[in-house]
Amino acid sequence: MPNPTAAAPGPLAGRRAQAARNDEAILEAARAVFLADPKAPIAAVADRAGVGISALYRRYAGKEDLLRRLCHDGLRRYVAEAEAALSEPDPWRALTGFLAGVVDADVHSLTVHLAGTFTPTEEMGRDAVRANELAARLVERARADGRLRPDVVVQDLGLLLEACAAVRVPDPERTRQLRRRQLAVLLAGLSAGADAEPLPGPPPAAGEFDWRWRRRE
Amino acid sequence: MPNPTAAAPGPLAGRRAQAARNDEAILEAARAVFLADPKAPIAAVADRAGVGISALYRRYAGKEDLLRRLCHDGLRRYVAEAEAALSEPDPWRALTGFLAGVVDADVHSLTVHLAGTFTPTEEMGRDAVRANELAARLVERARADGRLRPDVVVQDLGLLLEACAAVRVPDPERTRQLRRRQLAVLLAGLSAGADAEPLPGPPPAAGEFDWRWRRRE
DNA sequence: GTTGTAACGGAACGAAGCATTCCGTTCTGA
DNA sequence: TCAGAACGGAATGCTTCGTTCCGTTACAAC
Repeated sequence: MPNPTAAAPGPLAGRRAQAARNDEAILEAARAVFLADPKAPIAAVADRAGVGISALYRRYAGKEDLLRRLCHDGLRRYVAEAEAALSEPDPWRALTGFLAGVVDADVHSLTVHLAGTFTPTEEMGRDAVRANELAARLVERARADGRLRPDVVVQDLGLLLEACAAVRVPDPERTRQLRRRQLAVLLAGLSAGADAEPLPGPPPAAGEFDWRWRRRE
Repeated sequence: MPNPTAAAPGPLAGRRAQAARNDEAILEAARAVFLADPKAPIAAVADRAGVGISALYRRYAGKEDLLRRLCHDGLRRYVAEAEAALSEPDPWRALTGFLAGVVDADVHSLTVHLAGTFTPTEEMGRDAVRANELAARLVERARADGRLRPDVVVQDLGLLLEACAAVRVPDPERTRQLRRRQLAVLLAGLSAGADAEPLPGPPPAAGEFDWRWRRRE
């Protein structure tokens, strides 16, 4: 069988360079495929990347390994967005900008919806803790500034992101638009207003969403 | 030939009565199981109902038949909630009450998340149209009353319900509470306020969610 | 008591999907 | 020239699941 990419010209031609390019192609394909369907077969990733199955197994020990990598990448992106947001002086803009970034990057699907399909590493645990601390600081600042209603807790961000991630239409760009709309509604609901009645029921607590990370049987 | 109308048996005794009770047990189990996991095996329903597989197949031609029934029941519930809400004089209370009822009954999961797993009947199509008309009237009234921000369209209700359905924790009662909280935030965001900036992007359109009802291959 | 039979439980069957392995091929890089 | 890195994709073996099949139970009519 001819290798369709073998003859690629240019400064990056060569087997090594092609392999390096495949690294990225596979990750990108995996992101797209598993975002669309967390239970997709691994062959779908190979197809989408335009490579064979073995190109995948050369890089990852198995499906679980790939999923773990994707999830960890998403988590790191979350942390990076939070860190970037914390350098914004205006607390409200920091919070909304952070959420918009996370929603646009579809980080939530990448982390939460893939959780439970693999056993997390210790480093992921540490990153998750750090992610939570940063998010808590963003919420804290916005609340102290008086722009966020006082009965909002960090865990509400989880609900909010879940709500945005739930919006999904076939076209990715349109999905992004609709999620922005949803986010705008939610932020309007969370911003402090004179007429605001207190939110009903006990607020979401820290341990209530851990079950996602417990391995699904 | 046995005479089916012969003896009116005791209150709950007899094979017939047991069968009638199983009818309900199976439907209830199916609701619970498929709400938790739309792709659950049919055997899980039988287990949960405490009956054998054949008790299921005696009542439904197959899995698809059962799914269709569940979905249609949910749709009818939606219509019933909307009709009940339309008799409430206050437009805002009508809308919020309607949404609370739909969220509590988890109708959205029952309809949307099961869509595409079966071929719908014509009657379901008619009911869906009617459901939409009723919801549109509820939105219309609330908007005309000035309580709903003017740039909200009927289809936003779909996004809103999706957002609430996305909230899920192991305990059903706690799930209900958290969904109510989410609903409160969203309604606060949708209610007309002086400081409200217009919602971004083109509003959700009528045909944008039809893909759910197209049969998944 | 006898018996026809509706209702049932659950094993058995067969098809489909999927992760992983295996082997032959290609082509780089020294 | 050639060892081997990189690869494509068929083959394999396993699991899951919808559906069917058959033996059993117990009510009801006589």
